[in-house]
Amino acid sequence: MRAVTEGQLDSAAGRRAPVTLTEVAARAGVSRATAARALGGYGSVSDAARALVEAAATELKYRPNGMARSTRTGTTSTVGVVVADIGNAFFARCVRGISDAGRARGYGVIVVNTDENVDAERAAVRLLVEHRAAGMIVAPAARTGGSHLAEAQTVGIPVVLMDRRVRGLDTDRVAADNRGGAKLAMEQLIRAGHRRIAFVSSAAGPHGAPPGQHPPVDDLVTSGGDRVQAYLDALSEAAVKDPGYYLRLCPFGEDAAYTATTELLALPKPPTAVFASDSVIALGVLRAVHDAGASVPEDVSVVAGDAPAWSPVTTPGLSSVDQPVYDLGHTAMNLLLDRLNEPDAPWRDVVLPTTFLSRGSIARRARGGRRRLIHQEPLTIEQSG
Amino acid sequence: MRAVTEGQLDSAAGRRAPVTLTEVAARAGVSRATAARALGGYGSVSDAARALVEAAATELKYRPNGMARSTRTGTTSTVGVVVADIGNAFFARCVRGISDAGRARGYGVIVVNTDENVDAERAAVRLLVEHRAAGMIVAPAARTGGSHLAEAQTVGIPVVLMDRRVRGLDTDRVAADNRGGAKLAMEQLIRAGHRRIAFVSSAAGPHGAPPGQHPPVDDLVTSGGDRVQAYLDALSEAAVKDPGYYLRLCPFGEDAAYTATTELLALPKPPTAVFASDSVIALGVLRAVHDAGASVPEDVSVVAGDAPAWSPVTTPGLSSVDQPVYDLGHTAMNLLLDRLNEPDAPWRDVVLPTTFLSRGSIARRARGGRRRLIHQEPLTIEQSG
DNA sequence: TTGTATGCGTTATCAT
DNA sequence: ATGATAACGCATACAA
Repeated sequence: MRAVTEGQLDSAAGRRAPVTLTEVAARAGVSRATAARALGGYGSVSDAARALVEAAATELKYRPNGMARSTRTGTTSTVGVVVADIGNAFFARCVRGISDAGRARGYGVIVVNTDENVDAERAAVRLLVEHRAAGMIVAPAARTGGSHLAEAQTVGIPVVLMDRRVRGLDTDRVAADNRGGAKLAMEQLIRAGHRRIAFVSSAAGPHGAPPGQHPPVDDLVTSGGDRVQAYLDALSEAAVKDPGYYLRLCPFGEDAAYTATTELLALPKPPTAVFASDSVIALGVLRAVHDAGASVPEDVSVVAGDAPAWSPVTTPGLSSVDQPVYDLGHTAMNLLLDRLNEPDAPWRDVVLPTTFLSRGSIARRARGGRRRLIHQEPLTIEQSG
Repeated sequence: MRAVTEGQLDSAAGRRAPVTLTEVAARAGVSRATAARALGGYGSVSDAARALVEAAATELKYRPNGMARSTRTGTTSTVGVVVADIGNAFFARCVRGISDAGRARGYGVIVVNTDENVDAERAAVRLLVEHRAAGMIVAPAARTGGSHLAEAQTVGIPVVLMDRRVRGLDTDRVAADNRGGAKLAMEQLIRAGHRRIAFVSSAAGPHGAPPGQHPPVDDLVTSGGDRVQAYLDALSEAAVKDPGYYLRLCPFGEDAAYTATTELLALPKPPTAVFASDSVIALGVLRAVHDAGASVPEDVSVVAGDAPAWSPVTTPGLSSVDQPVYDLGHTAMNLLLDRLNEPDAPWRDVVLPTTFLSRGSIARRARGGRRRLIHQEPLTIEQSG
């Protein structure tokens, strides 16, 4: 049991095959069964035998083969996480919540990207099924066509939907109150006198939708669709004619949002406010506004449907709907692990409240066309449902 | 082969046990061996038999059991990724690069968080060893004490270090040219007349280091340590006396950076510029500057050692060292997979170039104490070695 | 308490 | 080309 030399770690020792339970048993002079019991902590083992086995195990640096164990038990203690883009701060933070909740209960996380592509999602689910993941948490890429998810469930791998919904699929689910949050944001804008309010979202899939057309809101990825719905409802309620006029559903990514916003600002009657569906969109919107030589909020007010970490450091601060992103993941994992314990419990649909963080990016819009800043105070908070 | 009803997916079908190869063979009326050959694409199988087997497989929705396969083959096609915080945009983007590179070559990714905690890292590595991961990519939490990593290598699981280094450990490695990037940033500041330049970093571990003391730079997590080194070197070269005076090594997280910056600004002779080691730090720095009633860059210039996605939307834009973050992960995965193919190839140490993105957050500092803005132009780029 | 023996689902070898 | 059979490492029912 010599200490590892600090100067040079013992990686020159060469590759040796992993130690197996059989070797440990042999070293300890007991049978495999006894060794297994001693290390697995089940059945009954004499203290003497246990000591021998444990000594042998540590001495040989025994590491149980999780794969072999899983073959035998039929399941693993890893859960799959299927998201559109782990590089996106939103999902990254979700995954952190998932990971933390999982670790606390002894589960690891295997992450798969779909890039908002349903085929990739199918492949991801297949991969996870083949891995015999204990369950999976999915932010589905599409509102429909969830047969692969249903299939996973039928082979005993429970699915929890996160942030989004799939039509006709019975699962546990967790999402933020996107509709309520968007409603709060719209109320702020309308109360501040805005009527020409644009909405930029990438919820429409990689190809976007032609501007000016009423899109099939019900088919949008849920989190985005809910926000769009709240947006349209709010406009209708404010008696705005042609509520879809300033709605832009563009492909995913910051650049598409940039383009859409640039076009919006070039309109004969440009919007006086822009609602960015999420923070990636917001980045594109803000860049576009800036590059168009306009400023926030004097020329155009901006709100975001998700509060990025950087919302305090823009000038002015970005007013946004704050979702409990970490909790989204945390809750998803807990829903999943609960389901593993009680496979037949009724489905649960958890909606986490959102808050509206009012910073400086909304200007009051006077009827006569003059504009005045509101919210000089650093931060106000309102909470949804 | 009925189509799944759109209205209600077939999850009410109940849980059935996963189909095994044996069942497929039986259904096809052949032996397990033949079925295995047909599905596995090896050996020789008659076209007739292959057709039968494939039909049976699709009909029964056969999904090979990856665990069983792994016990047999001794390895998996998943690689472990060990990072401090998957919720951090930097690591999230790394992981995206890793994931993409892996998928292209048929490998999945299992992510484990360490929270910058070495014990958690040890546990993570143990987990991955037990899972018989094909390899692992690690952004180590500490500069020393990498025996667990050496151990993984000796049981045949290659390790690739990403972004950081571990003393005395032979591995493949990839990192950005942090020293070169930091040097560029310092040159900008010094050329602009700054001498009282602070450096805020969380590289010192969870407890931070007392301010004003020369810390053991060599023990810092490498990426941070390299930047500190470049910082100190640049100050010395500019003949600044007591180069460590404005160096702050604080605990991890935005809040600690906020506190450290607040204290710096309250100094009798506050710094005229602050170098934020990474973008989380930068967030804290910018908030602190703002809350102190100061403005960037008139009162204090700010640069960051890593260019966040939001660097264009602060006012002014945040000048920062741009690292090829995605490529860091992409390269790490490719190094790992290459190593799997050629276990005895010489170690590779890849250093990716960094660039300096000069936006508006640096002000020229006249000798007499007057200040003038530079860089009215939107963006200039310089590249490191 | 301990050991023997068998099974998990796959891969792979060996005759046939 | 195919089938019988062993092996992977671990878990466990059953016998001792």
